Amino acid sequence: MAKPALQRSNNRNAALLDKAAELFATQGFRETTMRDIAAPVGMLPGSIYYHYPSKDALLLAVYEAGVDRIVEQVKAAIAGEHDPVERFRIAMATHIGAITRDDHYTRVINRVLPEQVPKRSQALTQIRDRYEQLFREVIDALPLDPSVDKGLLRLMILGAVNYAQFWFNPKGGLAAEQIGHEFARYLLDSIAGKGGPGYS
Amino acid sequence: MAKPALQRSNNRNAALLDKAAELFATQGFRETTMRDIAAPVGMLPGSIYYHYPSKDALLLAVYEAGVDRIVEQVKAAIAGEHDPVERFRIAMATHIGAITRDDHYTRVINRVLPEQVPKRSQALTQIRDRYEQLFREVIDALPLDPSVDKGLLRLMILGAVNYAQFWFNPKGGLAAEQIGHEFARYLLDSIAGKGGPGYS
Amino acid sequence: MAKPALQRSNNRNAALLDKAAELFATQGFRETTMRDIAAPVGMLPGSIYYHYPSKDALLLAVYEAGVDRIVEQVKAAIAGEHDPVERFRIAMATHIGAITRDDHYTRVINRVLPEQVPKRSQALTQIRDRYEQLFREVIDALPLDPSVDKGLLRLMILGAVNYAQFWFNPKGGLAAEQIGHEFARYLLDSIAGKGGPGYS
Amino acid sequence: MAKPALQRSNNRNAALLDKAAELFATQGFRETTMRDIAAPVGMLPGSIYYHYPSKDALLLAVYEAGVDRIVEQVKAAIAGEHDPVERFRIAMATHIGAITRDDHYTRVINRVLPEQVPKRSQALTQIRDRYEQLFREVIDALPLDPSVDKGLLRLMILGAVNYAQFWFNPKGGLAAEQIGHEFARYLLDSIAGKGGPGYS
DNA sequence: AATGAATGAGATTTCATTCAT
DNA sequence: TATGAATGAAATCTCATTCAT
Repeated sequence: MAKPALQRSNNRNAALLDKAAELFATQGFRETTMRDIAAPVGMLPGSIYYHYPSKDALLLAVYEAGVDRIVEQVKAAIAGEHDPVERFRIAMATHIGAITRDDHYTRVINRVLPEQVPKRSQALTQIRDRYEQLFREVIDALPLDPSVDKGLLRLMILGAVNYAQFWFNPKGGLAAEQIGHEFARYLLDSIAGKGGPGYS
Repeated sequence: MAKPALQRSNNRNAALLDKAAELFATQGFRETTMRDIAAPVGMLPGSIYYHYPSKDALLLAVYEAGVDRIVEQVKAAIAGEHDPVERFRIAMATHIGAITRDDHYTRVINRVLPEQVPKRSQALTQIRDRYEQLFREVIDALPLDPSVDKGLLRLMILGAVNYAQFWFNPKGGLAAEQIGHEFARYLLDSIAGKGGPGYS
Repeated sequence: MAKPALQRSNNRNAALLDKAAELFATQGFRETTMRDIAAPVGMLPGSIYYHYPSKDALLLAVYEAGVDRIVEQVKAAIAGEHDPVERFRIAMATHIGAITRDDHYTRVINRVLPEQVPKRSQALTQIRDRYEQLFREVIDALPLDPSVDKGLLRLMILGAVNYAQFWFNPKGGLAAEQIGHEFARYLLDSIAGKGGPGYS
Repeated sequence: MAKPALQRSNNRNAALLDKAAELFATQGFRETTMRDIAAPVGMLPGSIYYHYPSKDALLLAVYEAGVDRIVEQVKAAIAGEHDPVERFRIAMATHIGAITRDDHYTRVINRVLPEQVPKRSQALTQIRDRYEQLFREVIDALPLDPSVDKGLLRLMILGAVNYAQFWFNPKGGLAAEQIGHEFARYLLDSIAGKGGPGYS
C-alpha cells in the first residue's frame, strides 16, 4: 500500500509497452494502430501520448528492450563458459531460445525492419547492431581454419538463427535450444569427428 | 489493330507490375501507395484498377512472378548436374544470386511477409512454398549422415540464404554466387576433407 | 454544355478557395478547420486534399490571390494618372476600398499573419511584400520635403490604411474611398493650403 | 507564515502570467499551448488551473495588465503637460515606446484579436477600448480645423501607431519615441511651418 | 499548491477504392 | 483505357481540461 500510485503508473506504462511489443511482433508496425494498442490497456488512443511522444518512440522503446533482453540472456548464458566452441554453441542456442520464446519484445527486432520507419531507421539499426556485435565477438573467438571468412560466417548464422522465429513451433519436435545445438553441429562438429552433416 | 492494342496493354500492365515490384521490394508493401506506383508509369492511382482489381492483387502477381523467376533460374542451373552435392551447391549459389541481384521481383518474396496481408496470406504462403519445395528436393537428395535432420537443415539454409538479400553489397568482396559456395563449404565440405570451418 | 466537366471542376476548386478565403478572413486561420471549409461546399474534409496538398497550401493560394487583387485594383486605378500626389491619393483610396470591400481574399492578408504558419511564413511574407512594394513606388514619387523619411512615412501609411479593415463600417458615414482621400488630406494637403488638420 | 506563502503564490502566479504574455505576444494565442506556458515556469499544464481557471482567463489577465501599462505610461508622460499639441506628440511617442519595447504585455493587445476568442471577445474589446479612449481625449483636445473628422483621425493614428510593433527594429535608425514625434510632424507640424511632408 | 495520468473532442492528413465520363 | 473527382474510413496526433491524490 506504500506506492499504489506509482505502482499504478508503472503498470500502465508497462502494460502499454507490453501490448505494443505484442502487436508489433505479431501484426507488424504499420499494421498496428494506436487504437489497437490502447484499447486492450483500457485507454484511448490519445492517452498513449502522455507516456510516449509518438508511435515511433513506442517502437524504439520496444526495440531497445528487445535487444537488451537478448543480449542479457546470451551474456548470462555464456558467462561461465570459457571454451570458444562451447560459448558459440550456447550463444546460438540461447539466441534461438530468446526469439522463439513467447517474448514479443525479442521478436519485434526481426519482425520490424528499420527501413519501415525511415525517420528512425538509423536509430533502430544502431540498436540492432548491439546484438549483432555480441555474435561477432563469439564467432571471432572460434578457432577456425583461416580460410573461413568469419564475417560471412556471422551473417550466415544470423540469417539461419533469426529465421527460426518464423517457423519454430513450440509443439513441434525439437526444443528451441536444441535447434541451436543442431545448427552448431551442422557447422562445426563434423570436422571434429563428432558426426556432422557430411557424406554418409 | 488487335495485336498492337493488346501489346500496348501488356506493356502498361508490365510497367505497372515492374514498378510495383520495385517499390514493394525497396519500400515495403504498406509503405507503398497506389499513387507511388502509378505516377512513375504516367498514370493516376485510379487507373491501376483497370489492370488489377486491388493492391493485394498487384502483390500476388509480383509474388508469383518472383517465385517463378527464382525457381526457373535454380532449375535451369541444376538441370545438367546429377551429383547431389553439386546440385546443392549450385542451388544455393543460384538462389543467392537471384535474390541479391537487382531483380525486384525476387526480393519482394522475402521483403513482404504473407502475414502483412491477412486476406491473402494463405495464397502468398502457397506461392512461397513452391520455392521452398525446390530446396526440399535438393537437400533431401544429399547423402548425409542419418543423424542430420534434413528438415531442420533446410530451414537453417533458407534462413542463411535469404538473409543475404538484406546485407549483400554488390560492390563488396565476394560475388553473390561465391557466397553460396562458401555457405555450402561451411556446411558440408569440411567433412569431405576440403577444409571447412573446423578447429584449426 | 461544351465543358460541363471542366466547368464543374473549376467551380468546385474555386468554391473551395472562396470558402477558405471567407473563413480565414472572418474567423482566422487556426480557428478554421478543414471541415469548416469542406462542409459548405458539399465535400468531406479529406476531399480537399485532391485539390490542395495541405491547409497551408490553401492559405498560400488565398494569400496570393488576395495580393493579386489589391495590386491589380490599385494599378488599374492609378494607371491614367501622372501627378504623383494624385497617384498617392488614388492609391490610398483604392487600397482602402479593396480591403474594406466584401472581398475576403484581400482581407486575409491583414487578418492572418505570416508568423502564424511558421513553415510558410517566409513564402507568405514574400507575397505580402509584393503589395507593399507598390506603395513604396507611389510614396517615393511624392515631392516631399527632404526632411521626411519616406520609408517611415510608408510604414505609417500602411498601418493607418490596413487598420481600416478592422473598423470600417459600410453603413457608417464615409465611403471607403473617401476615407483614403481624407487620410491623404491629413498628411499632405495642409501645407498646400487646402486645409489640413492644422491648428485652427 | 501567511505572507511568504502568499508571496510565493504571487510569484508563481506572476511568473505564469509573464510567460503567457511572452508567448501570446510572440507566437500568438492559438499557437501557444498550456504546456508551452507551464514548462518554462517549471510546472505541468494541469497545474496552471490552480492559478487560472482557463486559457481564456490567462489571456484576459494579460490583456488587462497590458492595457494598464500602456495607459499608465501615457498618462504619466502627459501628466505635466498642458499644451494639447504637446500632449498629443507625447502620447504618440509614449504609446509607440510602450508597444515596441520588450514588454510582452503591451504587445499582446495588438497581436491577439478579440475575435480569436469568441467567448471572450466582448470582454477583450472592452479592455481594449480603455486605451483607445485615452487617445480619443488627447485627439479631441487638439485645436484642429473643423473640417477634420477627429474620429477618423484617431483611427488613422491608432492604425499607424500600432503597426509599429510589427516592423520596429530596436537596432534600426530611429528610437521608438522619435518615431512618434515624426508621425506627429507628418500630420500636424507642416501647417505650423515647421516643415512637414509637404510639396518641396 | 501542484502532480500524474488521463480524457474527449477534434484536428489534419492518408489512401485504397469507386465511378461517371 | 484511362482520368478526374471524390469518398469514406481510419490513422496519427494535439490539447485544453479534469481530478484524485
